[in-house]
Amino acid sequence: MSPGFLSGLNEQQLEAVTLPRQSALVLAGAGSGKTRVLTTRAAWLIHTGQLSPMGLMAVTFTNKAAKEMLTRISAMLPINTRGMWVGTFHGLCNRMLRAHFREAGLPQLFQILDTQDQLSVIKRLLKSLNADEERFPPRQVQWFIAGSKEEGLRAPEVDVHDEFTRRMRDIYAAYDEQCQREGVVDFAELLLRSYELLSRNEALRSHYGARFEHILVDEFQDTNRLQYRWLKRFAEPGNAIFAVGDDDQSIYAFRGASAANMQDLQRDFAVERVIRLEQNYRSHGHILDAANALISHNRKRLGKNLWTSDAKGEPLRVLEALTDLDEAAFIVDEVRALRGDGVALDEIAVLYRSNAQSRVIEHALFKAGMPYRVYGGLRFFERQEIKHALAYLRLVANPGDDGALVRIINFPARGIGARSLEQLQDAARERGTSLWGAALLKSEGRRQKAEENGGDTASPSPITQHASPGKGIPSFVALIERMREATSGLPLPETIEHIVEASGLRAHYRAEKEGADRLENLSELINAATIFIAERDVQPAGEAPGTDEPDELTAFLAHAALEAGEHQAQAGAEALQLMTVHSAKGLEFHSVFISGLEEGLFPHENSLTEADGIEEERRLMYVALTRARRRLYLSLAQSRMLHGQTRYNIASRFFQEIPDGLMRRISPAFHVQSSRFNVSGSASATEGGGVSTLNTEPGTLNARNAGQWRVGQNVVHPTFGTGVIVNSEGRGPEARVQVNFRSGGLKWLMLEYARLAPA
DNA sequence: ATTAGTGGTGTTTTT
DNA sequence: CACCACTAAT
Repeated sequence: MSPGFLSGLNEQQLEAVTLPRQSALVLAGAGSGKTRVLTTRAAWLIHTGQLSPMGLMAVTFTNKAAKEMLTRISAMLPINTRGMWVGTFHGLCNRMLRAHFREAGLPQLFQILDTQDQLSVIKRLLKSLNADEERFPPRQVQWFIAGSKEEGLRAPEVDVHDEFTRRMRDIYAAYDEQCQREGVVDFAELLLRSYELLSRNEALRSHYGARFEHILVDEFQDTNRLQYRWLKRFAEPGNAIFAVGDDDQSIYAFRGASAANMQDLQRDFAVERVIRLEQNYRSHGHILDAANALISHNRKRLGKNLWTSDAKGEPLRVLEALTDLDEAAFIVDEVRALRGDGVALDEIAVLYRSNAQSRVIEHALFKAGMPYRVYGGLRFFERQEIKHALAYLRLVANPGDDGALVRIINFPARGIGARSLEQLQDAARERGTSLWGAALLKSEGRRQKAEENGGDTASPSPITQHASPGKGIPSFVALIERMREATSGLPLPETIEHIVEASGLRAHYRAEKEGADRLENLSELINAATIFIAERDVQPAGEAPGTDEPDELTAFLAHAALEAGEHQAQAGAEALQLMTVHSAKGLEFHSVFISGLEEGLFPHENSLTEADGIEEERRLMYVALTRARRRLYLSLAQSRMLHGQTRYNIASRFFQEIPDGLMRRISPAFHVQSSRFNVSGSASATEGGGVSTLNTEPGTLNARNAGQWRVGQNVVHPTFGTGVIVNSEGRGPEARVQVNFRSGGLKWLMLEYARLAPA
């Protein structure tokens, strides 16, 4: 008797789900039921008694995916998911390091640095090393360190072929020392530390090797080398890795993901069966045809062709707007129409290549009063008021956390400036203590001196005396000590409440003109803590015996660093979904807008100089296309405000890689003329929205525009090829236009002689 | 010691 | 445009 959850699977899916215990690679195209196969596999293994929940590890990349998997497994099986290890690589490594902090050489309460925190640690370090920030840009140092760790390399193992790399390596070494001193751990360190722990400690390795008989990996194409080696540590003979991935959706090469892991897996784990899931259950035919056509332009592929038994559906809708403002207005209009047709708002997504693009769209949505939700961008736990509150918590939990101390020692302002901090840092270095240790000494010295002087408090000016509660390092030390005392034993939400109040953060933001949102976020933080505790109590971690459970506060701080994005304002309400293409991976919607399809933006200009950069951008576009079930919009703007100035872009090359027959050009229902768009030379720019600059539709639409030129227009030159007019000057026979050619760059051309034609 | 103002610079994508 | 680091003025 096969369990009910197997019904409805197709032949390949069923084969994958019911594979005997052996390692396998499943190449799962977009929308081919990948998550279903993964979760059903887990349920099947447990249901048939081949595996106890304790023996299962399932790794994903996003917390969203992990949560989804847990939900779906428990929907299929009435079992307690306690004991299963389901989570992100980072989450699972954190779990392991918490359980074995001593063996890993970490303090019990080690804190996790997010990207921002890491950058400020690096800046602090560079200053103390007297390193020139010009020659060693903090961001580059960060990149170097993260990159090295993701290769599994500690500083001494980094290859040094020149002076610069040698210095970078030394900075890396000093950075690791500093983190160790302060008891903090960055993202890559979680993985590397956990990997080293398993490599060094044979008892632990064999414990986990014996435990995890089945390891399921989602989005395997996104694993980096270190993650792959980490997985290999569990490769006890007889254990099986079940990896699901799609090389066409590999979009994280920039952070070290390596599709070569797919080949290595087959070799290292003696994979006998590579199962392909090629039937797509998500999208209508035209959408799939477009995606297939696009991705076929990539050379480096394992090869696979998605098909569907669904109808062809509608053609893709293409909209070219004059400006980014018009594009946004058009999207709002179209969304309104979709909603009128009964499509729920949260079934519609607007995707863009980079976060900065959301502002214009948000603005238009706000003006239209349409509810929306932005994923990514400034996440809840990355907001400054939240960071400040968390820093107080961190310092209370871990006095050695210099980063936290630096962040809050003078926020809200209590008269401790750069100079005092510098002295503190010198004192700390001299005595080999943390900044907190130095502050403690200093304030005690001060206290003693005050007593010796017979309590002469050097009458401070009456104004400053009542303006702020306390000044200087001693009062800061006293403040933190009071907090530590007052909050010990308190439940987490009350601890946060106390800290927000006692630190003066609340008073500070109440006094600030624009502080209302921040106050609200601080309340939301307390809320988030309440929810976090409640969820944790429902599903405790259930560790192996003899391990320590982290306390509430530490767990919450880890949660804040690892799941920065999960807590958004206005979650839950039906709202239009705004996100980058990257964060859309794994999701699907009834209707999808892909905006900003312009050369330089999507594909991003930076990708052009990277090895295989264009192929990654194309995969990204492939991911974007395959998010849509029924309707797909592709939009672009002829001009766009970027970095404070207007840029004129030509249509993305991806338009040329999708067959014309699949796309239909549409015009906005009404015409928006943005004030920012300045027509030079001619007044004809108001003509319809239909001036073609898309190369997919050869010049026919332009007959009525012949002989008239305007900035932003796409043109063709017999020798220079296609380009866009970016500037003009003079009139009559003198008139010249400046054209930005796709290949060849900027050129001034005399209109009278240049054989320029509209594109 | 702090702040306000200026000028220079950089900017993809994320756990 | 937005963020930073630095300078000049309080």
